[in-house]
Amino acid sequence: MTLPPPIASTAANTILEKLSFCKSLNHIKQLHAHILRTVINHKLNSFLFNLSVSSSSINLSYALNVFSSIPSPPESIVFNPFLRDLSRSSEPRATILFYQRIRHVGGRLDQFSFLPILKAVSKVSALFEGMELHGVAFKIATLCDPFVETGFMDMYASCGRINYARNVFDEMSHRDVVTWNTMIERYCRFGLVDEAFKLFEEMKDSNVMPDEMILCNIVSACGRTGNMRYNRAIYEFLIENDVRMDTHLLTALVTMYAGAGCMDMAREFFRKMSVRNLFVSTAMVSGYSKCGRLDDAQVIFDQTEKKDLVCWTTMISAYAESDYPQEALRVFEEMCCSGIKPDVVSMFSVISACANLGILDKAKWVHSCIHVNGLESELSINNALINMYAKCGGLDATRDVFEKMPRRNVVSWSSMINALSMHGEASDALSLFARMKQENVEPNEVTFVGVLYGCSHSGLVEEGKKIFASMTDEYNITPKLEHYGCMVDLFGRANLLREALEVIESMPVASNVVIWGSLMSACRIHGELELGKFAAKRILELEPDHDGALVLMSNIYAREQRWEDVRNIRRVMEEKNVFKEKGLSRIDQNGKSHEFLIGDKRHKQSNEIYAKLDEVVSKLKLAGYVPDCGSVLVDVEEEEKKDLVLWHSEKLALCFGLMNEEKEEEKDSCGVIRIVKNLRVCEDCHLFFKLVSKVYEREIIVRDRTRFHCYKNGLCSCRDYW
DNA sequence: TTAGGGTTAG
Repeated sequence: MTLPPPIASTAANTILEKLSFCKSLNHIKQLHAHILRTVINHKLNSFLFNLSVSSSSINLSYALNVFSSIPSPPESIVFNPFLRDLSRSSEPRATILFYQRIRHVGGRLDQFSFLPILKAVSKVSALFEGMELHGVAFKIATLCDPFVETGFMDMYASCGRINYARNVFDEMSHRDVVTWNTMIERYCRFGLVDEAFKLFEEMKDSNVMPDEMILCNIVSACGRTGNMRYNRAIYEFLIENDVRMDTHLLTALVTMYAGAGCMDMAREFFRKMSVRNLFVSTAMVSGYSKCGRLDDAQVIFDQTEKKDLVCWTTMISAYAESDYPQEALRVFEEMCCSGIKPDVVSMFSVISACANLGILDKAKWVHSCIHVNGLESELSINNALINMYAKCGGLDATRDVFEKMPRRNVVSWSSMINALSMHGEASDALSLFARMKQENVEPNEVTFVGVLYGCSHSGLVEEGKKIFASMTDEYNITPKLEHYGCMVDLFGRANLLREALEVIESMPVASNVVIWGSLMSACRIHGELELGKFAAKRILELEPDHDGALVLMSNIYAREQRWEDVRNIRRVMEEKNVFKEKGLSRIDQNGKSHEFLIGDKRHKQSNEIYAKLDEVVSKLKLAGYVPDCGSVLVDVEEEEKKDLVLWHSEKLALCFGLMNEEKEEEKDSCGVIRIVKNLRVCEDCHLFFKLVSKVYEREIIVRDRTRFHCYKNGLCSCRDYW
């Protein structure tokens, strides 16, 4: 047999040179074919292997084939760098596959081989493979290497086995600061902060000096506990030991103080940072917004360059949670313009802001963003959409989202039931509740709040009673305060005030101001002066400055025309600096919001609005309208009362909406006038709106503090029961 | 021919 002539080293070098210029897998394959035909050279095969693994067009199966062509048993010197590269790649699983191939061809692992494999196992939480590797490490006696031991600790913790990690830690013969830090950091990540602090103390006792990294973790953990004692203790340690503070440690300190609302301290450390990173700026934005200092948050936010999704989301949710929904949407639009793609978390804040804003057109725009960003199949997003559309008065859109959901959970059903209840569609809510049961979805506490709320807002007393009883009888759910609240509301609204009081007196949980408020409100509607006073007194015992109780007390007296008593209460309110929330109505047209207070003359079209109001009143009077001043709660002349009731904010908003009725392009997409009000609609406005819907043949949807009124052809969806 | 640990929102 004739062997091919050994290749000259110059030829091998030529091929190596060509290999280094390979741009694609095809090039590599062509050279590989050439090598197979002409060259037997270990160095070339290794290089080729390296190239096929690390090239951008990585083809694992090809690389593994090349690997098999390397004379066995391969040395760790050949495969360790590849293990490392694979573990850092976007496909860490490939490391495990490659490791299995090494074992298959009899390759000998050393301590350097274990670290990348462990890193990959950690990344994909492959506990089984990790444990198998532990056995192998044990057999080949690499376990006494502190690096490998730390790798195993990390692996077990990443796979959710913190106790296994602790076992490895306890059995280690030598622990350095990295080992301690790994264990402490993992405890923190598991939320076992007490364990972390205990270990920190043990570490100091065993004379290992903490470094910046470990302190960074400890500071971060202190911040997460929210316990000021820990914050003080760690601060004192840093000062006493004159610890040098690097960027990470300063960031953790700023985060800790910002999280605790100590913005002065946070700002002090923030100022010490010569280079500010995105993390610390985000922490400052978050801290300021938690304290309600949104202007300061916005300043830091504006100063931050190259903001990432987290930073943008922090600013968006800051506004959304502080009840500035328009600002939240503005920042979101800016984010989209800057090319940042929203994720589920950021979209959640935006949806909630839009729900609070209550503008249907904005809701549709937010929904389109969800489509564009491919988030439409996310369960939590769809659940939030149900709530958003419901609060924007888009009941059809709400139904559409619910019916098209690829998957539904109890939250989806509860949200849809609640949406129907909010819109006065109690019978649909009850049908949906029945359908939910047919589809074997177990209702929870929240579901019952929605169903009972529907019953109480539509006067379905008997149904409400049955459903309340079924909570314990059928579903083994113990009613909570909010369920009793619904029952008080159910009886109260239906003028069954004795039954409402009995619910409060017999319930096994302590009542609160909301429950008594519900009874008191019912007493006001039904003119039950004595019981109303009784409820108001209970409220004032629990909360002496409760504005609602003081206002409702004065309302009751006003209804009875006891103006002296009304004045007494008003005096108390003035002394205590308690004010009734002012009625505020908003209407949106062409993307612009127009807000009105009672008797508001600030709008630039104010004259036209009041002229329109006069015209509307004249037309309605022909249809039999007489202003009902029963809701005017001050001692003034009858004529003045008429003005006050006619100048209610929602009437001004309505007239503004009607002024544009001829301008087709300014109408809502369905010709609907939509108004959002912060308080409950009064009796006079309710009648006024019903008549306008008939006389002007317009559909009007009003969102008040608790529900929707859809006025059409002289009727309201609440059937005058609200 | 090689090596283990850190900070941000919800």
